[in-house]
Amino acid sequence: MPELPEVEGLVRSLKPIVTGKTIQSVEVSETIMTSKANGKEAVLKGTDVQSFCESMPRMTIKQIERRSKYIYFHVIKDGIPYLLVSHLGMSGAWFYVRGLHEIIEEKFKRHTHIIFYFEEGGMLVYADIRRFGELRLLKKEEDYPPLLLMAPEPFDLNALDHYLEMSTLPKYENKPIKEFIMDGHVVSGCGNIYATEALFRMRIHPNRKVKRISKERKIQLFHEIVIVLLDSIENGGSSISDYRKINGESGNMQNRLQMYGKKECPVCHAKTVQKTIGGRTSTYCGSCQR
DNA sequence: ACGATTAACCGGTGGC
DNA sequence: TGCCACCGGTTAATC
Repeated sequence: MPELPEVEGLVRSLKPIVTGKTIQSVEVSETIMTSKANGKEAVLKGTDVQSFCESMPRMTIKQIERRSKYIYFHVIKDGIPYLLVSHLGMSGAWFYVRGLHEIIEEKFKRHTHIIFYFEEGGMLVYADIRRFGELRLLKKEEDYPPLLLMAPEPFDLNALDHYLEMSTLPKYENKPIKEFIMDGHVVSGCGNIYATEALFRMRIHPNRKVKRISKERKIQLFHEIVIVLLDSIENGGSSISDYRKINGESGNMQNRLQMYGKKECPVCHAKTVQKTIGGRTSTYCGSCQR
């Protein structure tokens, strides 16, 4: 599953390749067309296939940025700016290739859903096995309000204060800390993998209630989240199940994880505990984490 | 009015 | 081999 570091890596590698390129045409898979025809919001959100395909040609990509786990493609057509927003969901991936045969892994190739053909040659391909991802064309960010409610970027100066403020709200103070830090309105881009790692590094039990953690420890935990995210960015992200880089390669962070997906605690060697917290599978050490 | 729960979007994976 | 429950990031709708 792509989380913040994986999306960051993707944006960094896409940037030099597709910035300045102009979309010539769009191709949408039969699967998506059928779903959309049946009234579903599969991948292409807030639009029908036809108007999307008519809108995209002549769009020039001016800039690409990551915002939380979203990719923002800033595009322009006829002097008018638009924002193409992409979220990879559980299993989305972007590939830049000259032809589909360059996508090696069958399970991605089989689930190719959107292809942007560039005037300059080459194509930007969106593949998504489970189709939980989304693509949304906006005039501006404000046109899709949930984007405005996202927590600040974790590396922004105000991110810590925002998180501390949220932690004292009635809505959050009785929640398990893991659910709290994985909430995109609290911390941007911290999914299951990195929440699990940060909590383990802090030796905090994922089920501990937010209000039962001192301000000092909450601050330390936030720093630990930032550290593990940065460490992962440096190491090319975690390739667990369906994440791939745009050249199809895997990242390396999965080899540096201490708790996520582990059977045994690396510190005390006790068997790890697997339990659902806040609706998500959680792994932790029942004796080291309190 | 707010918070909590549920449904929606899906197919790979693993257990039996 | 075959079936089927399970899993999950995020929002929208409903309770």
